Amino acid sequence: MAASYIGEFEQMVLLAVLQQGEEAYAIDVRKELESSAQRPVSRGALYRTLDRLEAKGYVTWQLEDGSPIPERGGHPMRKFRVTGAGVEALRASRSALLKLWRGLDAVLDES
Amino acid sequence: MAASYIGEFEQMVLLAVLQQGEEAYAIDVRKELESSAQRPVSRGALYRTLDRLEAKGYVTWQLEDGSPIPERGGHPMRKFRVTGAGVEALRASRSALLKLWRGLDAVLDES
DNA sequence: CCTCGATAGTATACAATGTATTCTTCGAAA
DNA sequence: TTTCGAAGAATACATTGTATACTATCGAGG
Repeated sequence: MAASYIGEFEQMVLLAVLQQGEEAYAIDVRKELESSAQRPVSRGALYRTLDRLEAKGYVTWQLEDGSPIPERGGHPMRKFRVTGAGVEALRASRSALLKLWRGLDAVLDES
Repeated sequence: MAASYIGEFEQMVLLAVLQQGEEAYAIDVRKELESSAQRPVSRGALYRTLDRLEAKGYVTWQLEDGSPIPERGGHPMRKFRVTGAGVEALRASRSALLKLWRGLDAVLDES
């Protein structure tokens, strides 16, 4: 059964995919994460998480609709896309955080 | 060694403690969470998380500075307080989320 | 007194998530 | 054809999330 819970890293990965536009390559997602979250992200961690998000129905992917362009490596690249359910999950956790942050700006704003 | 990682639930618990003012009772934290995050929180889950936050140095607590007031139960109540490190951790994850949300309002705002 | 129920917290156990390291492949450069 | 780099998969284990069951103490009834 799909848990309704969404972890912190899963959340960030989903957001990073959205940031890339309609579709995103794992590598770009990784760059986005490292830049926004200021922490290293190993490829393994990222792919594991993407797989779990797929299992929950929060992302889908398809192979680069390749033409005869030679893929840049042994495996063809995958293009990820966030599903409606994924967006829904993001809305829910954002809503909760916004409520919890309310009134704490003085404490939480980085000066 | 203290992991620098802070989970989603830990984050919400910290915020809920702050919402109660200087000091918070576990029971009130629980109510705050259930109301803001729209999900049930068992006592076990909450105390477990508070203990872990304490181990990381993100919260401290002390017993109700009791006078002869009879505690309302078998155990005296604990008053929790978020430490400076805890606030710092919250700032970091908030900062990351704000960056990742940037530009996605159209998608994420609940209409 | 002694039992019962409610309350605050603890202990235990297990599921889900987070993360790094180690393979596999396959094209391209040497 | 050998080596190297890239994209991804597999494996393994640490950390978090969460529920259920257990303790201990106070007050009310009897």
